[in-house]
Amino acid sequence: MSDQDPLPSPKQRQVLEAARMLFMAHGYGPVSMEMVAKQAQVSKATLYAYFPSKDRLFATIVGDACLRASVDESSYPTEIDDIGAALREIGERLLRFLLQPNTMAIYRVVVAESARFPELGAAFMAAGPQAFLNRFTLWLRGQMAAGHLAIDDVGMAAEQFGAMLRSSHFMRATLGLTDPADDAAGIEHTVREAVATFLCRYRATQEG
Amino acid sequence: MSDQDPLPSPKQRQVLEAARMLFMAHGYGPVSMEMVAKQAQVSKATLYAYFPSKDRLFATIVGDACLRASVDESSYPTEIDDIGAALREIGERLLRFLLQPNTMAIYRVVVAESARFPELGAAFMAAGPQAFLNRFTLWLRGQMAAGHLAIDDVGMAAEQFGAMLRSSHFMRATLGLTDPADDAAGIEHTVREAVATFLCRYRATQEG
DNA sequence: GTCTATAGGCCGATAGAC
DNA sequence: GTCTATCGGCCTATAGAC
Repeated sequence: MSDQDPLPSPKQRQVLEAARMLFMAHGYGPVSMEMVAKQAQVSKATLYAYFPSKDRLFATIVGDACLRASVDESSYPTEIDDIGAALREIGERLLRFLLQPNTMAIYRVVVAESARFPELGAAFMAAGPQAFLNRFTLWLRGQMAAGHLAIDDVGMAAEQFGAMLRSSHFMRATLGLTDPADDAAGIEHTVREAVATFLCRYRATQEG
Repeated sequence: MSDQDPLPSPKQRQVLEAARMLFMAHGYGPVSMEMVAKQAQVSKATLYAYFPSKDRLFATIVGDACLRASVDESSYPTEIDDIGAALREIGERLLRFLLQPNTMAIYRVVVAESARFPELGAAFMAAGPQAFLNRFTLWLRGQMAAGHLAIDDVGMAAEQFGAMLRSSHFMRATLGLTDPADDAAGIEHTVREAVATFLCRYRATQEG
């Protein structure tokens, strides 16, 4: 999506930052090159010197945002004596990440423009949901090896856990219906219940 | 969202149909009033005689589409001897409905423009996901009364079932990554596993 | 490299004839 | 009610001065 970045000049970084802010806030259509130039304190001609067209600028910005926003979950709990507590920590961290305004903004823009820019959908999926599923599947395998879990289809189990976490919180946030009452109690309740259902099926019958 | 409809004239119906097709296919920005007029075989002035602005036309079209596309699940299975089979039928019906191009188109448009037209997000949520949850929650209560299920938080159970059904199929379809392999085997597998996990937690310990 | 100025085109909305 | 014709404005993209 992004070419090599050979020391982007200050002006170029201003352009990238301005375009990122505007595209994330308003999407593709409503943002004009004039707005980007003004926000970046650069003339339109300079803007076009860096990026050959609005399409290219948009695809670059959003593609990079997808990569940059990949879930930063490098450290899942490793020393486990309570598998439920570990799952709740992972779940709450993921759900809070998903509901961040930044994440929501990227998702909205990608959904809106994935028809016009088909590569965006794949880039987002690979950097976001798929990256989480891969990492979490690996973690689940570790817990199986440690005797905490017993799963036949690990990929499906990971999907089910992620899905129950999102539940309708993610969709509500996507549609701008962010119920303030959800933020604290609702999220914790959803996570707790998701872990309960997950363990009901996948907890190893004999621990240790 | 829609006012009373006092016998819409043929021209008006042409306009509504043309606008519905175009907005669902391309979203708000890329569709011009000139395109709508041409598609409806009507002049722009006539178009503006029926709808005072592009905003109003769009909100009317999409709001009505949300209402019209509310899940038509009036008849859930009632005579149950296999609760698993009943859940699989409900699940497969819902998931197939969600993945229809029509449903996807509405969802994409609503996500894209819910920032500009805040009422659309609420209308979609009420007519779609919330309507399903309400109906399904009622059905679950019936099955509890019949002794097939034992659920503490019925609303949460309904959410979990719906979420596990969507899993990542819905997001993939939303982003235009409709894997052709999903259509048959993938959907059935997802439904079967969702029901299995759901029943693992919520099946009544003593049937009958 | 960066600017100002503008070409060239499409859009939303309206005025006025019929 | 419906049309044609057009206004005023904003857009992407570029040419040419510095």
